[in-house]
Amino acid sequence: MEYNHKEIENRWQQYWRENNTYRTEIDHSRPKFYVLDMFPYPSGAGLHVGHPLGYIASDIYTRYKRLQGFNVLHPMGYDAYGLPAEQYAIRTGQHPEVTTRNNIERYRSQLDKIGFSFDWSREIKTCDPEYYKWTQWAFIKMFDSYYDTAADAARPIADLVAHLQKHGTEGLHAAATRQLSITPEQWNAMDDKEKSDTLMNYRLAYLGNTMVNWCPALGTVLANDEVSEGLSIRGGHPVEQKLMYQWCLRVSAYAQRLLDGLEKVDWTDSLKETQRNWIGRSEGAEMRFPVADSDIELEIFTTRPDTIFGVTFMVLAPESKYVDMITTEEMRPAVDEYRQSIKHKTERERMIDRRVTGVFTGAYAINPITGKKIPVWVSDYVLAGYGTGAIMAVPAHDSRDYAFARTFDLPVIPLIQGADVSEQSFDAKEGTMINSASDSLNLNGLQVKEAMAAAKEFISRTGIGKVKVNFRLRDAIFSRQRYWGEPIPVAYRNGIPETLPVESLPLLLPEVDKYLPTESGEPPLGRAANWKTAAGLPLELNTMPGFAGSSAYYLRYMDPRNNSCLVSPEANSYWKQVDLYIGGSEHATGHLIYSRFWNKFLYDLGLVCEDEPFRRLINQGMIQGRSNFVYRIKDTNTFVSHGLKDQYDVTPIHVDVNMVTNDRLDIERFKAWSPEYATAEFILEDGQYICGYAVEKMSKSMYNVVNPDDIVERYGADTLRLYEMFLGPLEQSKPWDTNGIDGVNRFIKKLWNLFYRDGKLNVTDTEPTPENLKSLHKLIKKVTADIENFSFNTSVAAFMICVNELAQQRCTSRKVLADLLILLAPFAPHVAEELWHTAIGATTSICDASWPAFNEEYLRESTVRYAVSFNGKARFTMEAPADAPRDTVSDMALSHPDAAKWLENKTVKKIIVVPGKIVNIVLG
RNA sequence: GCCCGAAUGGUGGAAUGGUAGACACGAGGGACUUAAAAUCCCUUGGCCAUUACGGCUGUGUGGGUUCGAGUCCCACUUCGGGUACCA
Repeated sequence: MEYNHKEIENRWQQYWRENNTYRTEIDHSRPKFYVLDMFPYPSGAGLHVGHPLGYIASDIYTRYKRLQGFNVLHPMGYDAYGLPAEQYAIRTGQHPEVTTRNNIERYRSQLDKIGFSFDWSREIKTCDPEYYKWTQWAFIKMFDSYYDTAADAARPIADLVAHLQKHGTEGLHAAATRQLSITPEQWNAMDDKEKSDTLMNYRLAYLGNTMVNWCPALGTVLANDEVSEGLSIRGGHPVEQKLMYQWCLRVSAYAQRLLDGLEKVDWTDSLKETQRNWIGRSEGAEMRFPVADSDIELEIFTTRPDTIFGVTFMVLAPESKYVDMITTEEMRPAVDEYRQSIKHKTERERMIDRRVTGVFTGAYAINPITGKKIPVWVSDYVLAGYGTGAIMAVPAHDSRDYAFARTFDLPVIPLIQGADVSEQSFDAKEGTMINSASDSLNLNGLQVKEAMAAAKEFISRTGIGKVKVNFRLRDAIFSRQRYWGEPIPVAYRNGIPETLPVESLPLLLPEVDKYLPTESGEPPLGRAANWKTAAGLPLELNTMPGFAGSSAYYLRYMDPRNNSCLVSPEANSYWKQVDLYIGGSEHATGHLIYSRFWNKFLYDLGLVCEDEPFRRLINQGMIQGRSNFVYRIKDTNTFVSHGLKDQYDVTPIHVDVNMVTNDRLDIERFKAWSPEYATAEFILEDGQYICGYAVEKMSKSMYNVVNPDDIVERYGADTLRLYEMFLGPLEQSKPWDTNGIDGVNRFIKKLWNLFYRDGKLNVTDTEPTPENLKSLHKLIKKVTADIENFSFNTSVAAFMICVNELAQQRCTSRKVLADLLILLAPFAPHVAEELWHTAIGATTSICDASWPAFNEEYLRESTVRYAVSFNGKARFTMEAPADAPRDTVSDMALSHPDAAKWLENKTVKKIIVVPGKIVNIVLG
C-alpha cells in the first residue's frame, strides 16, 4: 500500500458528500458551537493560496469541536454583490449575475478540493432574492424605527409620532440629525411632506442631505470605510466631497453601545483599539461665544475647556453656516474667494497640500469667561462635519492652532507653567495652570486634570455651555448609484418616500439594457422598464451598498430556508451567536461595525437574543507573495545568476515563481516562457541559475500567484492544509514559499509508513508500551492546548515529533495509532479517514470518533533532569528523583563531580532550586 | 503626527522569568544505486579550539529590575498595520 493522495482524497470527499457527514441540525442533547468564516466575494481571479488560510484554521477548529462532542454550525456562502462584476458587465455587456454565477462555481470547486467540512445545505448568496428579501426587510424595519436615547434602544417610529402629537419635541429623547423644537400644534398642522421631512430627522434609515464621498470614476458615493487617503479602496480612483440627498443609516445613534460592547467580546486588543479609534469618543464641552455687536452666538466644541483663557482667535469651517452670518461687508469678497478656492480642491488635493490657509471674517467674538474680544477666522483645517464646525483656537496648546497663529501672526498665550511655546505648542495634558484667572473663575495653580473638571463645572453651572460627548463615527451612507446591488424597497408618493409592504418583498432587481447611468444622470435602475409599484408609484433608483448583504448573514445561516422570518426564534435561541469568527482585519471599520450595529438593532426589536454577534474573533494574517527575479545585463539578452549580479549593470525582471524551485531557475521553461527569452544566454554559478527574491503582494503582475489547485494536484489537500498551518502563526502576515512544503509531505508519508511498513499492514492488538503512551499523551496535551490557542504551527511540529518517536519505538498498537489519527483528523482529514478505515478497521467515519482524553499519569517521570547553573550560567545537567526535596537536590548538585571545578576557592552564598528544572548556585 | 504590533541562524519560525534556536526548509558530508529520483544517517548561530561533545560569544541599540531576562521596566532605532487637520 502506497500513499496516493489523489485516490484517497477523492474517495473520502465523495463519501462525506454522499453521507451528508457535515449536515448540521438543531440538537438539544448536545452543546452548540458556531464557527464562521467571513464569506468571500467571488472574484474572477479565483482563489490563490492565501485565501484558504482562515478557512483551514476554522475547519480545524470545527472538526476538533465536533470530536469533542459539540454540535457545530459551520456554514459557507458568498458575498455576491460587488463592483467588479458590474464593471465587467459595463465593459462586456454580460449580466453580472452570469459572471457571479460562474465565479461562484469556480470558487466552489476550488474549496471542495481542500476538504472543508462546511454544511453546504445552508449555503447563502447575498444576490439571491430569497436572501436579500431579508436585507430589504431589515431596511424597512430601520425606516420604521428611531433611537430612544433615554431607553437606549430603537423604538417604533409610531411611538415618536404619538409623542409629537401630544407633546411636540418637549421631553423627546431621540437621536436626531438636528435638534428640532416643535410644538404639538405645529406638528399637527404639518402637511404630509413636512411630517415626512420631520420624521427623516429621527428615522434609523433616513434620507438626508449629507456630505458624501463621491467617486466620479465609479459614478457612485462611497462610505467612509470604502475610502482611504482620498482614493476609493476599489480601483483607487479619486474621491471628492459633495452634498447629496442620500439614504443613510443612523449608526451614530449606537456609537456608545458599539463602544461598550467591545468590553464583552473576545477580540484582539488591536482590533478593539481600531474600532475604538474609528468610533472616536471624545469628552469635552460645547460652549457659546457671542459675536460682538450682534445677537449671533458661535457654538463650538472643545475637549480642552481648561484652556479657555488661552483662546486668542476662533476658526469656522468654510462650509459653516456662521460664515455668511458674521462676515463683514469689507471682508466678504476675500472670504468668498477663499471658500471658492477650497471648493475646487478635491479631498486628495486637500490632503496632500497641507499649507496653512485661511481668511479673517472681519468679525469678533467675545470670550464668555474673560470678556475679551477675539477675531473670527475661516480655515479648511476645521471640518464642517465634526462637532459644530467651529472651534476656539488655543495656539499655545494645540499644534494646528499654533501653526495657524504663527502663519497669521496671532498671539499665543501659554497656560501651563514651564511650557516653552516659542517653537511649538505644548499639547500634553499635564502641568500646573497659569494665566488662567478672571473675576468669576480662577484655574491658576490647578493641575490640568483638575482645571478641566473645574472649567466644565463652571461652564455648565453658568449656562455658557454644557458637557458634551462627541463621536467621530458618522452615519453610514446607504445609497449607491449602481446596478448590481439590492434594490431599496421604497416608492415615492407625490415625492414622499414610503417603504413597500413587507409582504411584497423581495423587490426583485429589474433587468436593464445597459449597466450605466441614464443620459439624465440617474442611476442604472432608471433604465428599467416599468420600475413602478403595482399602484404605479415610481420606485427608488439607488441600490444598497456592499455591506448591506453581509450585515446579518450569520443570522440567516441559522435558518437559511425560512420563508417567514429572517431567523426563527427557535433557531436563534439555539445557535445564539457566532462563537468563533475568523477573517481579515481589513473589515475592522466596515463590516464589523455595520454587523454589530445591525445586530444591536435587531436585538432592540427583540428579534435576536444576543447583543453582540461575534463572541470571539481571530484575524488571520495575509499571505504575501514571494516573487522571484532574474537579472538581465543591460542592453543584452544575457541573464546573470543572483550571486554574480553585482559585477554587472543589471535590470531585475519578475519571473514566474512556478518555474523556480528553491530559487533555482528552470532554464528550459524560462526560454519557453516568452519568445523574447528563447535565445537568452545565462551566466551561472555552480552550474545553476539562482534567482533573487522579494516579498510582495500576491498578484498576477508580479508572477508570484500560487494556485491551491496546483498544490492539491501535486501534493494533496492534506499537505496543503498542514503546510498552510505550519507556515507560521495564524495571525501573522507571512510570505508563501512553496519550498518548505516537502517537509510536511514527507511527514504524511512517514505517518503512512507507521501504518504500512514495507507495504504490509503494521497495526496489531498489542498493548501499548509506557513509551508509546508517553509519546501519545504528550501529543494529546500539546495539540489540545495548541488548538485552543490557535497555535497550529506548533501542533504540526508536535505531530512530526510524535510520529518520529512512534516510528523509532516500532509502535504497532492499534489503540495508540487510532488515537493518533483522531488527533490528526482536524488537520489532515483525508489521510486520517483512510487509515482509520483501512488500517485501524473502523466502519464509521473518523468524524464520529471522540477526542482522546489526556492522562497525566503517562507523562510522570521517576527522574528529572536539572540544569545546574553557577551565578546564572548553566554548566552541566544531572538526574535527580522527581520527588526529591529541594535540599536533597541542592546537595546532589554540590556533590556532583562536575561541580568541583566551579566551586573551587568559592563560597556558596545561596542556592535556588526550581523543581524539575534548574539548580542555580550563587557564589560569593 | 497619533494609536497598535513586531524585531531571534542562510530562510520560515520554537521557547508558563529557568540549558535560546523546537520543528521544518536550505546547505554541507555520507549510505544505498551503473546513474538519477526516492529513502535513510551525520553536521549545520558565530568565533576559538579540536587533546578533550572544551571555551568564549550570541535574541535590533543602550540602560535597569532579578540568583537568573529573548521574555519584565525605561529610553532609543528600524520595520509592519491602523488612522489622520476629529478641536
